[in-house]
Amino acid sequence: MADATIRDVARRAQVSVASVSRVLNRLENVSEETRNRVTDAVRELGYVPHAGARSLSLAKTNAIGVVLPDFHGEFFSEIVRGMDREASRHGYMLLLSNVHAGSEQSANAMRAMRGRVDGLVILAPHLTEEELADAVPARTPAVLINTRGVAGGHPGVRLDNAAGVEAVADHLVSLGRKRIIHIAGAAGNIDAIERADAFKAALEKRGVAVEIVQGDFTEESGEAAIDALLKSGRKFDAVFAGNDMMASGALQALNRAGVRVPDEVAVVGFDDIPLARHIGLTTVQVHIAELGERALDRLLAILAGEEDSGGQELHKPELVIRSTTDPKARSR
Amino acid sequence: MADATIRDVARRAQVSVASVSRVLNRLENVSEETRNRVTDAVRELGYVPHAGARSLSLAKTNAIGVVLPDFHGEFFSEIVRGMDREASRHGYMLLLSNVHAGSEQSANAMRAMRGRVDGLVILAPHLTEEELADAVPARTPAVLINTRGVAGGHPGVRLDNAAGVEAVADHLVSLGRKRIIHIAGAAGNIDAIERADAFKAALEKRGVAVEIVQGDFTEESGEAAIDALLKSGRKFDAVFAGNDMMASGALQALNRAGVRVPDEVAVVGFDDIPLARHIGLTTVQVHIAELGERALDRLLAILAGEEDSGGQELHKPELVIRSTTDPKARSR
DNA sequence: ACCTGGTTTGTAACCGGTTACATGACCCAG
DNA sequence: CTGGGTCATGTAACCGGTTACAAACCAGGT
Repeated sequence: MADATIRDVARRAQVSVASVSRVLNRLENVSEETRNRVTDAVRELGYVPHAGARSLSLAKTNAIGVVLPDFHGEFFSEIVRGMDREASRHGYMLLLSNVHAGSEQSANAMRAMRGRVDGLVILAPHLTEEELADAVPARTPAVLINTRGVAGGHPGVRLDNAAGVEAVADHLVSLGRKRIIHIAGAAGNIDAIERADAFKAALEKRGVAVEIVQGDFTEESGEAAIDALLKSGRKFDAVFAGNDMMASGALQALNRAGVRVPDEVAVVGFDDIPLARHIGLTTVQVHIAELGERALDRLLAILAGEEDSGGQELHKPELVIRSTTDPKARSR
Repeated sequence: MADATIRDVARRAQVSVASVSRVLNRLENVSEETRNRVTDAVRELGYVPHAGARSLSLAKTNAIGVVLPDFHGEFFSEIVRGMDREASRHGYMLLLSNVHAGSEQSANAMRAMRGRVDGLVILAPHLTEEELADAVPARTPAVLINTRGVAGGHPGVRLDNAAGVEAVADHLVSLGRKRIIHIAGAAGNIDAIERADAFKAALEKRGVAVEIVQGDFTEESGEAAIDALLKSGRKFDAVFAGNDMMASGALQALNRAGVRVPDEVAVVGFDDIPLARHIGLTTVQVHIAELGERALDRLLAILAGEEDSGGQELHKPELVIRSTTDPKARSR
């Protein structure tokens, strides 16, 4: 026996489907009598409305599609938490699609959401502007997070990488560090690129040299990068990693090699994931959850029919100084 | 101008909707001619099928509903990652519903998924067996994770809390610890209860006393618990926290008070979140992602029509010894 | 020329809701 | 007693796909 439908309820309550629908949607113009018959029938049959059918006829799903790359660790959970908080506050659900590979797959994932969601939040720092522009279905409202350019004129929320990096440069230079290493994040990732470029520019402006080595945002890559540098005998007195995971890996490599932090080498990360606080890592604090929250908020406003500026909202991060650069901060 | 529908495509290609559907679904019996006309029309109109309508007519959504409480931190991201990995491997999406409050809300969340998903994975350690049984819509396939009892006869995947706790007891006793504190997790949470009860039983069996203090799984509660104990002047030589977050809080409180770990007090957690490795925390390794993966796997098998044992699958965790109990492990 | 069998194609019903519009009941004023 | 207004209710179309079934078509065989 299949699940009951609204017609089953109507039959049982001896009324029309229209009346059942009216009762279920709490419309006013229904007699007491009808209302009772319907609620009884609903209870007796254990009827639960079919959300899919409802969405189809209303052209409204109350779901938001979230497309994001295969993140590791806390960045993922934080941003999803931020979105979820905002979504459930407004009665929306999140439809998640983790995109593992290339642009082809991303485009498919977004298309697959047509008709399932009212709008999209897209986190795709690995796609180029064009790839993005034609992956996003034309008439679907979408908000982008940390993408390059302004693909398709969609509104976006972005992290001000330059400002964060600038603060790092200032801090390291004021500590008197002269030979600085930057471990860059995954190749092709827009955040990785922006951070590396901005860091290089910021240091050049201050007359300090940087060497950039390639990482991929994983802890292992940070560790490997430092191991390689140490082995090569290259001297350096500060390391700025493109994210906290790599900074953590770098720290481990330094500890293992007996290099004193921060006395001999200062270490700075980016993101301020919860782990950073625990290991006393100086880092750039990005309220990740807030980024997600803002993106969702903006999308919901658009769905509610509000006018959107269409612009890119910049979120300025803040430097948090801890013991990997400041010995006095060691206590915690 | 609204999004194109299959009928628009049919009109443009001068064929029937049936033919368009056949082309889109790669059925064999379509002439070369028709196929080309359709693909051209699809391209020209930028047509993307409406997944919602498709699901309705096929009674298949290719989505799995995930209901879980408002988790903090890495447990959440790990379990979702595990599920997502398995889901996307099989062409499914995840519809997330974070349930913040009581049983009423949970029931609503699950009902709201009817017609949007093909099955449910439910993580509800805070609900009683009855609450769960009547929150889950009758004819929706569902797999439970870490719930009490066998609500509604749904298959489940569970963590063998007793086995993990047993190992902790063994370890602490073999280290010669005699005055042991357990910081319990959130009241009413089945995992918290199982761990506390099993730990008490295991220690009694070994003739060692335990004192149980109440926490709520947050880092702050772990910190507060230890602060209170230290202030009260109570003596103890080991702390076993109901999860890693509380253990981390406990560690911080001990460090701040100048208590040496593990010499004076040994500390053990539960879960093995990534952070644990970084702070050298001895803990019970759960492989959270695998739990999610298994639950999803099982659900997909049921959806594929396979016979399910209907039983509760127990996952045995393993003790990982690090420097908060073993000085020799301090290196990492 | 006609029948047969196989293939391609189109029509229309269906999935499970919502809702515009028509209908009928009822009440009150004239 | 009739006409007009209000209100509750029902009928049927619609949302955008899929697909059973029937019709049309095209050979090949006799």
